[in-house]
Amino acid sequence: MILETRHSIHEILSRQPMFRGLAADELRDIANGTREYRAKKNEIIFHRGDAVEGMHVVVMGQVKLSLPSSQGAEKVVHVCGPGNTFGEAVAFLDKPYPVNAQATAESLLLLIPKRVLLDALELSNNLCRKMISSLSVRLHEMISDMETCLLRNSVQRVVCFLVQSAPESGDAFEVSLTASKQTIASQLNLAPETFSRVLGQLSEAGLIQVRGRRIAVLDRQRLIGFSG
Amino acid sequence: MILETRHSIHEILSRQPMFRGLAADELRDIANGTREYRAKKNEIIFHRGDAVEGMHVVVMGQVKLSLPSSQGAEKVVHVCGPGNTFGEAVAFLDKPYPVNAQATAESLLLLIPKRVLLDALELSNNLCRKMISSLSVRLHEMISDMETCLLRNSVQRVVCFLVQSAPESGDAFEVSLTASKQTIASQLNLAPETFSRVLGQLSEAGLIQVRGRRIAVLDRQRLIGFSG
DNA sequence: GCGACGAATTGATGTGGATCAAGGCTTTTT
DNA sequence: AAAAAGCCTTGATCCACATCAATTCGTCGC
Repeated sequence: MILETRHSIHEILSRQPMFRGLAADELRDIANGTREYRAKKNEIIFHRGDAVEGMHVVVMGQVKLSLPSSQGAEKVVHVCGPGNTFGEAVAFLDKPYPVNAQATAESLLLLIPKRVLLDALELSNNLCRKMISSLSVRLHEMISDMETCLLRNSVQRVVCFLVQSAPESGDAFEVSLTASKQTIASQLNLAPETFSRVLGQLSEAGLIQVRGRRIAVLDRQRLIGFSG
Repeated sequence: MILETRHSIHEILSRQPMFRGLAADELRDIANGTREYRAKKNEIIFHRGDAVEGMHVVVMGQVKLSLPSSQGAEKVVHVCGPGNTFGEAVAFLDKPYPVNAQATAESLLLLIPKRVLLDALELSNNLCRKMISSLSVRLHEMISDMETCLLRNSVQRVVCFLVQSAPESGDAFEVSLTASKQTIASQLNLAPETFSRVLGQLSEAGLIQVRGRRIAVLDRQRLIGFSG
């Protein structure tokens, strides 16, 4: 039974971007130390300030990372989907979690304890370079997020979001929102009301069509032009 | 002459946090590939969108990393002092620089080309782990910056900045600003006028004393209390 | 020490987006 | 199917901070 679980963790790990392509023996020690856990929708995984256990991998579901504010509000920093990891950066520092983590859907996750991760990195140069690359991507994303939040107005932020969520590269496309509008608004550092109003305004202008959580972008170029 | 320079580059590198403690032979290849350069005050080192050459190390002086906005304004993302590095994260991705880099003082820098850096990482697990740790620190700093900029008001941001700049851990201390007030204001995402006014307000309340670029914090606890 | 230019301050005014409030719509619960 | 609980939208109001404008201060070259 335990062997079964281990075996399956090994399987799952090997399919995650972070570990794909690693040799079986490199993975073995990690898989042995890894714990699988589940989180129900809205379940809190950890709070800002909690001691760091290790690196978390989202296998299925969705996890929201957010900064709590003094007045009970929160700013969503990142939304992690399948294949994404979180908590790794802070596992390398001797600091507690800087954000809250909460499942926004029924989720399946893996927890690779700090110690196991550090040991694995010491042995595998390959894994180290994957980690460097993953951290670099996150850093780049954060700069991009700062850019969106700090030097654009509300319309530009929403347009930016829509364009970045484009699945295809065509001039017309449809975006299905992967999170609630509140969550997206928070990521864009907008009040939910403002987000709603801006979407209304873009509809009004004939640039998009909102149907629940599906948004049809009719003309990418005109949309971009509208905000500049 | 060339040997002299190489030798000195090796010396300089070995004193940087990023490379301290590496074996001499691990450093040799890096030192051989590294170029030293100087930048005058206000000189632009690279623009957002330029092709990435490699990782830059500030040996002496100061470099400001900023995001340009459409209307010619800019948001300062980070200010690098001696021992800091920049451009490494983006060297691991196939993307151009996401920010502008400009010297804010006469500076001495090192440039480790992408290729040299990648080769060195492949050979040295030690260096890999230093890189991971450095990227993690940056990521953590960015979350902290987002927190400051996005979920605090102007007074809280300035108080936060003063407290974080504390050299000692006492209850009264003096902060010497390491950058112009405009630059600091931009880092805090405030207009220079607002920054000035907030400092005035804190002086008014008897919490700090501003004398040019030296700011005396009289009572850390009361200062923090004032903003909450 | 004088002139000049950029940095910083101070005052007056404007506005983008938050907040408060109320109602409609969806989804889950029973 | 009805009820409950969230989500989302729409409208009215407000305020924190930006912006514009005018001095003043500080520093550097000569």
